[in-house]
Amino acid sequence: MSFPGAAKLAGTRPLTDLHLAMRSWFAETARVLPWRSPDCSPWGILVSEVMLQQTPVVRVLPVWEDWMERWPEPADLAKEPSGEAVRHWGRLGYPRRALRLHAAAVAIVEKHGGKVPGTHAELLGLPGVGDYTAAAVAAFAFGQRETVVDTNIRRVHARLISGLALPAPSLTASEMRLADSLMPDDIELSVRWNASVMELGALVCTARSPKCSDCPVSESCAWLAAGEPPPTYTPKGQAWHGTDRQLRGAVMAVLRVADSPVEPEWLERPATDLGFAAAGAAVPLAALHRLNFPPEQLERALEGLVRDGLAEMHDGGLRLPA
DNA sequence: TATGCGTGGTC
DNA sequence: TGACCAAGCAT
Repeated sequence: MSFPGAAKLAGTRPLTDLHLAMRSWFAETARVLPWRSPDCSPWGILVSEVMLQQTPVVRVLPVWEDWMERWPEPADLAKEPSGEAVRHWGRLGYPRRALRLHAAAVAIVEKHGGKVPGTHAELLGLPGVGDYTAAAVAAFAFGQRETVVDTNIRRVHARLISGLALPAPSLTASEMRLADSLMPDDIELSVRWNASVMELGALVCTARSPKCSDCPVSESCAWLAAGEPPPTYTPKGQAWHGTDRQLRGAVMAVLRVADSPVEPEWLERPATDLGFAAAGAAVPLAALHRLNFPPEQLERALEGLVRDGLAEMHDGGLRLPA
């Protein structure tokens, strides 16, 4: 181990100043979020974790509340057509997550008696649940000692321990070892530690402009000590304009509000008469037309949506899976 | 392992 | 203004 304080973490590993500082900070500063309530079910926590994949808390909150009221148990969602999950996903983005959450609910009913399973391995077997989400649910819903590593934790570790402005482009084995070595041995403290490092990354040690003056552990930050060296690489942004991704998004916006199947013709060009049934989709339809995508790309995008299970053909029109 | 996958806020 | 960014996953 090569980071400051590593020796103190060996052996019986008593709590370090780092742990104590983080614990106080978390107790005073952590946001009150419904999925952090002691009342929140494992299902509620699983739903929150999937919604929070690549989506900010403020946008998740209202949709999560709606889902929990609508589908308080996995079985409630499992009964629905998958398209309903997609519809009520709203504008959270990456709607395939809604599809996978629905599939996870079905799997929970069929293989786990309707209860969210409590081990990392079982969770990992659910659709849409990867290593991070399995660890997060095992820790936060079932109180287990799990090595939780998300983008926030990676960034905090990169700065605090490794002295880097940003973590590597993709998660490395060495980062997992580091995260494991930093976790308190005590189970409950490990859960709290994971939550607090994540929260620090979300509120203080942010990607763009970290609020180091508010940081409870700035005194021991390797990146600050090194004089805030800049990132050693420039992250490549995701293409958007003119991509299938943009087009799929625009089509899904139409399907979410359409109250009957939408003829592909309507998607391609403005119709003189949409008919009463699709009139509710006039606004997103107009937005789609404004993008002016080539017809062949539209066709390809629609195929993709159907292939991915986000849409289906019915009576010559496109709709959410019913 | 690199890539594709939505959306909207921020600077 | 456009590029970056947000509790990743699947292929």
